[in-house]
Amino acid sequence: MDSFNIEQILECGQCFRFQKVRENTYRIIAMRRVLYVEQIDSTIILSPCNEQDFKQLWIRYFDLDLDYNRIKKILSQDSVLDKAIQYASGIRILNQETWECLISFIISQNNNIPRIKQIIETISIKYGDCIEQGFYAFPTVTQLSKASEEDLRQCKVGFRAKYIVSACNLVTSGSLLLNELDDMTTPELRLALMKIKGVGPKVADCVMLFSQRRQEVFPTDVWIKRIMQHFYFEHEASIIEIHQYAYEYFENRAGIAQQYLFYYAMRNNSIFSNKQ
DNA sequence: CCCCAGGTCAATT
DNA sequence: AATTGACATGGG
Repeated sequence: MDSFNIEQILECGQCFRFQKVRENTYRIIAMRRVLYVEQIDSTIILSPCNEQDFKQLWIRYFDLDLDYNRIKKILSQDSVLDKAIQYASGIRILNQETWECLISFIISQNNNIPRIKQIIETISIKYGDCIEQGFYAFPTVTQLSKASEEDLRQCKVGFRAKYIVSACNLVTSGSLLLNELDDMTTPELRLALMKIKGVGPKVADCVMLFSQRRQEVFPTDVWIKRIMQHFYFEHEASIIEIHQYAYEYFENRAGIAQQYLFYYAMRNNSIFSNKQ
């Protein structure tokens, strides 16, 4: 399949519960399943996977009903994106579970990726269901709500413990209805998510892009800031300026552009060594 | 030891 | 409204 590279999809920073188990094969824990994805060139094998799971879970999860070739063609009119897209043409935006995505990106703040992955594993093992020998689903709202702030600190989340408690409280109390998120406009949703303590613009945008199909948002972290400044501004630019630029030039596909740029920036970080 | 890591909060100006 | 330090933890 074109526009599908499992390494790029998983390593472009949108999800955390995956591991390379051998050459050409990744193991993903998602949707309460353990899934192995083997890819050799354009041949992709999902296992274990029956037809029902494929239709009900993985088409949506891997965003298979979206035509990335068309989007890439449009975005490639920008010369920087053209380069980034050629570099990582197999990226797709996953449609992850919102609750897991929310907690994961709360944990991600001021943290590094190996440690984020580690913490999420610990939380899953401690509070989630065992779905297969040695593998655990990410805990449900109810399950995670049983963890106290102190319990969470035991999982090494540090100062983010109170943020996770806040998320649990808002969802449990009904102030944030996860089932009704689909019906909200993007600005409404952003505000609703930011009512959670520890959720600012960046985390909210990640949750919206990676679990709510809001492809118009442009999560702007230090990497994106760096690459945008380097290629489009040549000077210190504020988050606001960067957002305005992205929304103007990448339009309703800004989030997809962000993923190409993020991957490109991470894999070519020497270009951007002049940290601001 | 000091610095930093997918940011955000809260205090201060 | 904009700026600044603190925040847990672990690795370089």
